[in-house]
Amino acid sequence: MIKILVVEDQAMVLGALSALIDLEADMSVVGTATNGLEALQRCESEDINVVISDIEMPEMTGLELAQALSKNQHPAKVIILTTFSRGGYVRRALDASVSAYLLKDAPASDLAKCIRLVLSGETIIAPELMRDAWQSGTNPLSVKEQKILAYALEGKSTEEIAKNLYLSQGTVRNYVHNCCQKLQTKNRVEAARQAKAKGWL
Amino acid sequence: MIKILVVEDQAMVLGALSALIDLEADMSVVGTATNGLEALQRCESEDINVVISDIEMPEMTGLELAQALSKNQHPAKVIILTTFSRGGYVRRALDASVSAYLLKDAPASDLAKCIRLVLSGETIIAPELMRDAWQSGTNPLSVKEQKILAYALEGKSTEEIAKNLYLSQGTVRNYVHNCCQKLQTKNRVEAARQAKAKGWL
DNA sequence: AAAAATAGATGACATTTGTCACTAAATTAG
DNA sequence: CTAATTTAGTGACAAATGTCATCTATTTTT
Repeated sequence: MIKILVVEDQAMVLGALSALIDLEADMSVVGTATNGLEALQRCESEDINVVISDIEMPEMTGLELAQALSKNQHPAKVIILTTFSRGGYVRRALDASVSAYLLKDAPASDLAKCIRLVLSGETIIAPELMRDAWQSGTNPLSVKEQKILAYALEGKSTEEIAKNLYLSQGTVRNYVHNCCQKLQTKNRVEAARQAKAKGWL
Repeated sequence: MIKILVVEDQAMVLGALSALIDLEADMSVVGTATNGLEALQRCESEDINVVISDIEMPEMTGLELAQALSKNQHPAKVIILTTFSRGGYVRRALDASVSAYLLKDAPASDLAKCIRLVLSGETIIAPELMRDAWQSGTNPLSVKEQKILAYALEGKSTEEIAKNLYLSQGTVRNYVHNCCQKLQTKNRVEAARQAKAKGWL
């Protein structure tokens, strides 16, 4: 019997996915978690063969969870199941050596198939996602730049960003300018949206 | 047997929800759709007791679907199942006389319960959602203002917005200014985010 | 230790955005 | 048919943002 842990912050979706998996005769959802941290603890205390995890969650993201499991050399296979086909996300997932990256757009029947395939040792990342991950290249933004764009995305002013990061307003504007150059945009909002879309924030 | 139509644009979630519902002995998912338009057609051609629909979908949203069904006096009960607890959404749902507004954060067991309750004639909207819908008040933005903020949300410049809506740049700036006043914000990005968060776009 | 790269700052200037008062035309309501 | 409202525009100025060259420490590399 394949023992599965499902990690997803929306309870309804979590329950529904569990129901879907439990339809398979040889699979059993032996645990659930609503964020990466919870999941990590479950993985320590219980015997898990496959972890199916969303990415964007409170406390700890699915990518951080994958990284942690990889670092601990945990035997469980990790399947990322998410809405987002962001190059940066896929890249980080590959770095954390996940076994599959599956979109919520994919047909429901793919999930069970995917679980069986990863257990047979395969790595499953849709070709178009691979292409995205390749094309998007490595994240060109420094940590500071990422933080600044994250604030910009929320509509914070130069002044507020400067205050939050203990920088002068001039410096913040310089950083924003760098971001715009690197991302080829005309203003901070476009830059922030771009970066978010590529999974760089 | 309760005949159910599930409407949700993410195939995986659609399948999972269907699996969840089919666990109930007296319920059957007799159809699925990935947008409002498809759903509307299914409702015409088939006998449906309950429609469970997401909101944000291509072609036609779940709220537009609910409005259409209400206008046609279709007998099916409509349950909105969504991630978003936006006052504006809840308000529009109530106006379209939906039978329930359920969040994807709610426990999976709530879904079947909810289906049975709406069939017994009850209307189910969580008290905190009601409060939000009340507090947020009616949408203060005119149609033009909504359009302009939608562009602003995407990082479009005054010039681009003006071009798209066949207005002068000055007029666009005046509209943006009005939005900022109505929403009590200091700039367009904040205003756009606010409006989006309240379900006014 | 010298050279190079990095992080932060400054000042100056151009452009964009926000603010406001005031028109003008078109619609709507009384 | 007016009066009031709505919709769009203009001009002028203030404030915020974008652009760029330049400077100073601080690390890092060689």
